Amino acid sequence: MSLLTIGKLAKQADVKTDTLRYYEQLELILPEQRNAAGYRLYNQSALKQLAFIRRAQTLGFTLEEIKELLELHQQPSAKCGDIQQRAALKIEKINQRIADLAQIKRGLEQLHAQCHQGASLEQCSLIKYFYGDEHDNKA
Amino acid sequence: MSLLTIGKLAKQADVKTDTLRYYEQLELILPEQRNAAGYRLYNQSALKQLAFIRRAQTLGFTLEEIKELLELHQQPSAKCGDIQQRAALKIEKINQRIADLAQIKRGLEQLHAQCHQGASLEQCSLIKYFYGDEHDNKA
DNA sequence: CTTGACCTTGGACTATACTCCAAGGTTTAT
DNA sequence: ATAAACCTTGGAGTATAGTCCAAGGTCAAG
Repeated sequence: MSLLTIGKLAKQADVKTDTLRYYEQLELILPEQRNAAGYRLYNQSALKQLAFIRRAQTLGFTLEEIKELLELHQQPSAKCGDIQQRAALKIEKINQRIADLAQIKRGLEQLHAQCHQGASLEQCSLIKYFYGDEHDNKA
Repeated sequence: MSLLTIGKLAKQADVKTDTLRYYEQLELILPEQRNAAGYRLYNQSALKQLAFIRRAQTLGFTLEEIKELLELHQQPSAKCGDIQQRAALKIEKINQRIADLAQIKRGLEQLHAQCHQGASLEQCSLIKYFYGDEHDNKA
């Protein structure tokens, strides 16, 4: 089974070696082993974890939160209840994020549609989104 | 029409005055005017903008991106085409974010459900999500 | 067996987004 | 009119997430 040195992993995952060492500091991704000289040796799964990290980051998860997500499946199965609870919490958070995104998206879509129709910016739904219901008062 | 000093706006919006001065540096939220002594005076809409900023931040938007979103509706209506285009780009980005979140959510939900059924962690869908299709090889 | 590519650690540096502090001017309430 | 509360600017400090560099050890190819 092929182990990767830090440089090879970095190249394949398109990250800097410094980033991998930084992730090790945070205990996000640990090398499978070290060779006699102290070189880090990673297994293939590190690639998948890095892909996951990148995806989660674009969603606004911090590395600390991502660490928690990764740890969810590294717990001994004895603590399945724990995992369940933490998963439920994360799901709730994600639902909230999705709902918030959907709201902003709706505002943008209405803005887009109204611009298309040549509507004035005063009628813009994004403005309503900012200024709320009491936007009746003409300023 | 009631103008707010920085302290009053900060209190009502539950942010620090320092944060408001920082946002001014970034040209995110500008005070309506200054009084003779140089005190910042904000109008009520600043409150709505701050609420928007907070919401957008929790979704992983940077202040730079939020500035762009805010500027979308501050453009002169002459540039409606621009606004349309930028709105379309933002909508696309948001759709991608939602899709990514939904994927992670599905993984977590399956993990949650399988834990509930007492399934072993090896069968966990989150692990499959990390390790991909070539997880057939028993390690 | 040496040269170049690669690895090590430790520390400094960057950007983003605040947050705090100091020194001093302003406003307001008594 | 004076003290408390508030405002100003500028600069330093914090946390997160890297990124870069220096000094030196290691590996692999010719």
